[in-house]
Amino acid sequence: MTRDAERDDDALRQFVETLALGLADMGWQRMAARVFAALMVTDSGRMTAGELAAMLSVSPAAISGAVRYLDQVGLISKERVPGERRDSYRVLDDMWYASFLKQDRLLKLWGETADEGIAVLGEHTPAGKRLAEMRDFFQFFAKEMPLLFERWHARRRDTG
Amino acid sequence: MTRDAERDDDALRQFVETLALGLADMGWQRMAARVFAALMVTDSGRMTAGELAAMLSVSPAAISGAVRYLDQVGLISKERVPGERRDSYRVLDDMWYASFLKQDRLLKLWGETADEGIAVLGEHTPAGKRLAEMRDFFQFFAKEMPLLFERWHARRRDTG
DNA sequence: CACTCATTTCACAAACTTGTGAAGACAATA
DNA sequence: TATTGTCTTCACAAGTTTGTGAAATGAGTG
Repeated sequence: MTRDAERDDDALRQFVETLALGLADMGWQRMAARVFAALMVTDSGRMTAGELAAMLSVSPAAISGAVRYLDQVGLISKERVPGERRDSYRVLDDMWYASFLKQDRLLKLWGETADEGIAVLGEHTPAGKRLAEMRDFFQFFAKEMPLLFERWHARRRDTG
Repeated sequence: MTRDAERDDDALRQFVETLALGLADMGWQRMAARVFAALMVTDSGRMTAGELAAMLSVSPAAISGAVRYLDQVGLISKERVPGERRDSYRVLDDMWYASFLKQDRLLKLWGETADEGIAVLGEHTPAGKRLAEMRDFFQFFAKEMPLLFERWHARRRDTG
């Protein structure tokens, strides 16, 4: 019994690291990725900073930085139960939505960068045209991504 | 005349750095980003390793690593004109396609990671269900991305 | 208003990345 | 096969990121 529980616990921690590694490869800060992964595999979807520090074997200071970042980008929320001294952190249901809104903003930024380049190169040069194509590409995706996300939401309403 | 040419040259180099910085923020290796940006703003779309090293003021060794990476991920191709000792590197026209195929592969990988987690947590636990939703999200996008890209291609055929 | 527990901030240390120089490998000519 | 120009590899140094410990801050309770 104890053996099984321990084995499960190990498997769980290992999966947290796997998931976090994947997120880190996507460009997330490592600690933020580990915290997010830890919250994802919790049934309640909530943990205190202390619990997170214990689960991940890191100092409270490291947790502090990670949760601030995750909160800023809208992937988790900070909550304090009245009459508790400790903050809880919770994974948000619409976390993917937040992450895609962010991408949308980035795509727009790329369009602007391309425009800068076109101004320097001249829009009728081959290089200028190449950048114009890049700009169009990003604009296209900036427009389509939110629509795509809408469809995902709609589908989830129907299925789940 | 010389003044203007110099000024343009400066503006160009500065834009190369701007573009590279953006790519680096997206998670590209810094040197790879600079090389790619340099090729993007060239009318011919082609440069030799030596030219790249000179333009970016870095050692040939740095170029070597960067072009190998860019070649691997399919964003540039290496070419050698017969009777030349130098390799040329060229930005590919379908580079965005390559980059999106790569993303597609990544999305599938995410689905598999989620499945691992579901196996550990059990699919009927709240955490298991949360991961299942993550998997569905990635699967949905893995399926839709190529279709979206098709539409981009079609649009480009019509417009350009 | 003092006490206690939890979180945050800051300076520093450890670990990792990234580019360099120098030596080696490769390919085209003669 | 020797020569020359180009590219690659490798060990190392510089720079950056990342997490820690200790002190400071903030919030709830008597």
